[in-house]
Amino acid sequence: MKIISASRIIHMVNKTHRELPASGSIKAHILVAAKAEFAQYGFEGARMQRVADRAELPKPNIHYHFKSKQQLYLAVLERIIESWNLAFDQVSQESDPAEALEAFIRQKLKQAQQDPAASRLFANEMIQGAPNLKHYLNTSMRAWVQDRALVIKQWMLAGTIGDVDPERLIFLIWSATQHYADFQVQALSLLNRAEFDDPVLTETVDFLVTFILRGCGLAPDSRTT
Amino acid sequence: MKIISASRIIHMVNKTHRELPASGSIKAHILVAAKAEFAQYGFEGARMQRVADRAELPKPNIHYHFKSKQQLYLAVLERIIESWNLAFDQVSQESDPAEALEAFIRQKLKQAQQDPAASRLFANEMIQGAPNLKHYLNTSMRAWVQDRALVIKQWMLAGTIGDVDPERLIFLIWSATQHYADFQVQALSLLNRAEFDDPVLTETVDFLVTFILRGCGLAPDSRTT
DNA sequence: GGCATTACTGACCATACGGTCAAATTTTTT
DNA sequence: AAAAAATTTGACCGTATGGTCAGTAATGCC
Repeated sequence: MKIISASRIIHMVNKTHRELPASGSIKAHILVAAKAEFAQYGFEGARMQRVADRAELPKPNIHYHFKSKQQLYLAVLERIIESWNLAFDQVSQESDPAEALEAFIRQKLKQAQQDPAASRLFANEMIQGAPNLKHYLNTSMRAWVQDRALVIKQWMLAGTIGDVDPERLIFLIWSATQHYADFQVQALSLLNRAEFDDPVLTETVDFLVTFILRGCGLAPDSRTT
Repeated sequence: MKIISASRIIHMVNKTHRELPASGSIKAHILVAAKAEFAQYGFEGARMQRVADRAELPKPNIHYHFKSKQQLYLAVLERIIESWNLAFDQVSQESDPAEALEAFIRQKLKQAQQDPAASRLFANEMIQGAPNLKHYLNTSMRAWVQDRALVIKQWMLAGTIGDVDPERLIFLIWSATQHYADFQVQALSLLNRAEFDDPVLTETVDFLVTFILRGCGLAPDSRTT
């Protein structure tokens, strides 16, 4: 009697016990593993073998689904950009500045908490000089920023917000929120906290919303709710 | 007739033409090259050969001065921490909050402009989970933060500053300033600027000082100079 | 000068790396 | 049920990597 493909059965059991609902989502499963690896080590520091280990798959399996390390990296990057683009697109000059800014801060912090790897991978790409995102920076992202900046300018003209450089305000919100993903060890250590859980999230949202609204000349007390 | 050590002579000429004032500073020269390499690629992504190329030295020469990649990395890291510790240590509760905060912001931004590699290397270390700085975070850095936080709390009690979480205020200043080093490509691209020169620095200082003082409940108008 | 110490370097080594391939297995199509 | 297509994988390949070493050259000291 021949024992057929024992290792494969083990793999399938493992997969089922982990997170493969359907069968066609192996690519998605690999992308999750790759995101973690690239986020921690950057493109050059990432190892295909470690991606395979994280995904609990043999290495050639990774190469079957993604031709090369570069292509895998690009696929991860694309996925992150795509998911980020889905948010904060509904703000307009009719929106209440305080509400809109608070929503933006809250959403960015939530992203930092729920998917710090995405933020770290993006940070790595920027630190390296954005070799794979230069075009994106100069087109879609620039357009996105200019759109939001325009809304902020209109708020300023309407007097519903104080005088601030709109682009730099956006940078400040990005950096202040993503800090809690990229520098998570540092923040947790210095705050004497064990993990980035909901209490920490709430305190951070409270601080940032209060501080940034004040910075925009919006005293939170004066808000009519 | 034998031509003796031509390559060495060339190297010495190169070195002289570059930046080796005395002779004993070769280690410092290597550390500069290593800082740039580690900052861009992180520890795992960095290549000893590229460090050698940046320093314009043969690879074994690097290994002569630094036993291993790890030791070279630690030397670079130590140097950065040391240089950062020299600054912003003179603030006390008697200091004027607005002046002290402005000085801190200005100094951090200047660092980001003059030595972005240091900031990026530190960012890489944090993103990886601070494998070589955990102890530092939990001792010196924590003490440093708590000292500054105490001063800020005393300002709050004295009523010379509004209500803010001191630790998170420090994080915000760190992130907002280091953003211009770590995400330099992004910031320059979205601001439509070619380089992080003095005009950009000035505008950034102006924005951040105004915004953060306002966030602390200090309207810059009300300052008596 | 002569000698010891320090500094340098071309050639080399074991291993790890990204990537390939043929064979085996599973899934889909007819 | 058979053929075809897609998926999986152990074994392997050429190259790049961190690191070594023996030998050479420069420097310091008497």
